[in-house]
Amino acid sequence: MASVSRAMNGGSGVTAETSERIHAAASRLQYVPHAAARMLITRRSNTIGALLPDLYGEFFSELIRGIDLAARARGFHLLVSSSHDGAEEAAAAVRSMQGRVDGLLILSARVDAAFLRSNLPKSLPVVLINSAVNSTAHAVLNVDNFGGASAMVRHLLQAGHSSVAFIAGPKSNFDAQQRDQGYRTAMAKYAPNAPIHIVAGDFTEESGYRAGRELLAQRTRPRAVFAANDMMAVGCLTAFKEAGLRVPQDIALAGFDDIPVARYVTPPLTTVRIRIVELGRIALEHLVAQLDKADPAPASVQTLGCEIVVRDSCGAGTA
Amino acid sequence: MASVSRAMNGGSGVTAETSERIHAAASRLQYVPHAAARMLITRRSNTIGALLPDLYGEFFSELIRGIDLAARARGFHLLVSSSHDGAEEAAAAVRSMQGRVDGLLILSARVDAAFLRSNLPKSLPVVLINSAVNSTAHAVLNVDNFGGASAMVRHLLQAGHSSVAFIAGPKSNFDAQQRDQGYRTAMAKYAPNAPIHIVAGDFTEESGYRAGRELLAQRTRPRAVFAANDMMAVGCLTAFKEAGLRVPQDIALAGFDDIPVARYVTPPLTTVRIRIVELGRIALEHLVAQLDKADPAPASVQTLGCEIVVRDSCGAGTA
DNA sequence: CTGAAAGCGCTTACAG
DNA sequence: CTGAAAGCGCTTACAG
Repeated sequence: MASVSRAMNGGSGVTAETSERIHAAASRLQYVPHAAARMLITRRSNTIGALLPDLYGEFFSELIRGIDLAARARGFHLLVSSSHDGAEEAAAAVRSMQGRVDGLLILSARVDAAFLRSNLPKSLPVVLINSAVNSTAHAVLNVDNFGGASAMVRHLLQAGHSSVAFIAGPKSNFDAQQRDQGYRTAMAKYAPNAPIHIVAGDFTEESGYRAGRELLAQRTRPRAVFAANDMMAVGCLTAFKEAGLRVPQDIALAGFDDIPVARYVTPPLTTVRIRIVELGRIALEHLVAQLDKADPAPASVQTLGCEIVVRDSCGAGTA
Repeated sequence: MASVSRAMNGGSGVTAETSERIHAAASRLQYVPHAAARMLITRRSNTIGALLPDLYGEFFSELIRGIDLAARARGFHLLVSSSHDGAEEAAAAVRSMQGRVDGLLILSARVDAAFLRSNLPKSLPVVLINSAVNSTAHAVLNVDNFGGASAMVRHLLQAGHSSVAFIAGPKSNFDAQQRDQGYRTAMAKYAPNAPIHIVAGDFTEESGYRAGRELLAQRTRPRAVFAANDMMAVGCLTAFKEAGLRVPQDIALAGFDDIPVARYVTPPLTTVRIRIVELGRIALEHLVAQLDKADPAPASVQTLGCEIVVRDSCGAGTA
């Protein structure tokens, strides 16, 4: 009967007494309205989908935690979908989420403007995280990779390290590209006479190790090394230690992300902190804001700032 | 029309040609069957719910990754719900998942037999992970905490460390209790004359640090320390280093879990490895197996084995 | 305030 | 093989 529905959904249009009786009966019978039927009629699932490239590693773990906390606070369920090897797999995931979610949070290198156009119904609100997509149709939330990287280079230079080498991330990765730009720009600005010195990497610890060995094999060794993420810095550190170098006395080292492990290596790693939990929270709140208003969301681009965390690995050790 | 439904769902009872036409039209129109309507009529959501205490830390991150990979492989969506401060919050989460999921994976200290009885409809398949619940009504998947802990104690003793102290986990935690039992039992068996030496901890790094300091302040210092998880071992290691002790020369140290950070500390940590991804995968597959058969699942208890990983921190360094 | 009725978009016997 | 019809369990105008 209709009154049951009214009572269960806040009770406007029902006597307080009726509402009470209904709630009493409901809890006695452990009655819970059938979610699917409600979704069908209201066209709302109260569920947010999160599309991630992988769940592996501390970055994603923290991100999803931030999303989850914010979703719970706002009464939304969280449907996760990760581990997409390729674009078709991501497309299938997006398709299969249709009708199950009210909006989508997407963090994926596979997802570009064309992907969105052909796989997303115009009506589904989306927030892209760390995306190069510059569409006017979608909200984008980025990390200030450029600013964080240049600030770190500047810090290293001002700490007295006259030359700074950079271990780059994957060429196709948007974050990696921006960090690379930050390095180049800051070098040009603050150490115009020092060489741009870049070795390749792919964000894995293993590639950081190889990069470290490569740096040591070259004729001129830099005074400081800035890895485009912490995992590569950790790998590089291993290479330096194996070679008998002391960090930071012989060579300084810095990373990017401030994942938990950065604090545990010896020496603890100077790095650029991303407030990952907050990144997730803000992304979710942007998305929820879109759901509440009917008009098509004004495509906004927000950038979350980073901060430098100074630890022992760069020789200016405070923390 | 009915043929559309038949074609979209595998095509039995439709001409190949009809089916083809329908699929062509569907993909041209980007048609996707409405999930809610299908859920309503089929009583299947093809979604698994995962109830976790938190998403924080490497253990949960790996666990959820294992669940996700297995769910994807079997065509299930994954709805996560975590960060429950108390039993009521967990109860609300379970209730709100009703009708949205076909089954539930639960890892939570708050969830005991009474909780399950009053919050779960008998018809909802459940697999409990690392749970003390010994109900005959639910499948349980545990880690061999007892076996892993006793094996580690035995290893330390046989490596020549005549006395082994234990840093315990939270008293109310099931895993912690079993690891404690493993320590006591192995000590009684392999070193009947050595004292049982236990200091309190709560699985946090901070508590491990405090436990380390406490151990050093006592009159007799053990030859080896076994922490009930890796994070406490990491904290304890910090305390030892601060006190100028060399690990493993002055004192050996071991942990439990083999979270990634265990490899990154100096010296790398000897520990008991749980294959966390596999734990998640197996749990999901148990659950899916229950969904497929109509009869109420035979309550099974499966235990996943652990293995010892020897690294430098215990002085028998191989890896 | 309350209940009868329609309808959300599917799937599945049922009849043709 | 194919389509018309009923029904899954809700919510929401609509009438009383």
